[in-house]
Amino acid sequence: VSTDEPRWRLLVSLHARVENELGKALQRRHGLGLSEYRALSRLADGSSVRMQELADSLCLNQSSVSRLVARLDDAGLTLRDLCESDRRGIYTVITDNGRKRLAEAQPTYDETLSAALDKAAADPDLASAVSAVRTLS
Amino acid sequence: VSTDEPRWRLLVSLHARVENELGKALQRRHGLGLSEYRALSRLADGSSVRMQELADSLCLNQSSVSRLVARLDDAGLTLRDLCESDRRGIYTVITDNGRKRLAEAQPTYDETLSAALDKAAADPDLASAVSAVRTLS
DNA sequence: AAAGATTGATGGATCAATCTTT
DNA sequence: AAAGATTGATCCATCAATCTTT
Repeated sequence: VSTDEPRWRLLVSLHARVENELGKALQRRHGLGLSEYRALSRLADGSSVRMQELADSLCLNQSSVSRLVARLDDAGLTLRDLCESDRRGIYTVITDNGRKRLAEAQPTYDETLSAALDKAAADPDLASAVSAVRTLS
Repeated sequence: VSTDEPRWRLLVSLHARVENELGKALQRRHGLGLSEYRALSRLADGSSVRMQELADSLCLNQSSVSRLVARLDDAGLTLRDLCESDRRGIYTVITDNGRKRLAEAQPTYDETLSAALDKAAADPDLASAVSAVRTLS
């Protein structure tokens, strides 16, 4: 029986390299962590988002998101908003400042991503994985 | 200009879900972290491996690998071996015990991986990413 | 009891600084 | 000085436990 292991290994390797570069570029040039950037990005296109929704979007658990949003709140990039209809829930809303930071960081993200994929594509081991990603639906 | 972002997002999501399941299964059933498993796996098929080589294989930095190997050493799964020709270098060698733990964990890894990919393939958003991985070179 | 969220304790990865050998 | 490796401090994610609301 053949396993998925060798192919998965390629993907993990590609993921690590690219995410590493993305994280460093965002941190260095904008003082934003990768999860923070992605949270802002998610918040920017759904009006208001619940903690649990954000967790699903980012593939983090409740606890991680709670702390992530606390960091964003402290930085003034988001606000917590009580949910009237179900007072267990809490909405997180992006602030103007948050949108501004996101807009500043977005070109860095996109350019770093493309450059990192280009670089990976130059590695013979990873070239096929890169083109598989780039031809996704 | 089109960006790689939407496709990369799919891949990140797939990666997070699958790695999560792999990590939990290994931890719960074998008391091994994902990086520990992969380090053993790498060590099992190159006779002896230097710290820096291991770092490259695992996409971790020197510091992380140093601590990772310290954990494996403490658990008796590897040994450190001085490098005669260049005494800056240190070889890590897998022990019999390490091979045994690896052999025990391997079926869990492979089965969990395939099951996680199957599960992801059932999600319409991720189906195409799963088949892209599975048809890699 | 179950769902949504937060908090204390812990694990693992990283950075910056350090040490040894080349 | 540069390369290989280790160590202290810090960051981020997770687990388990807790609190509130349904």
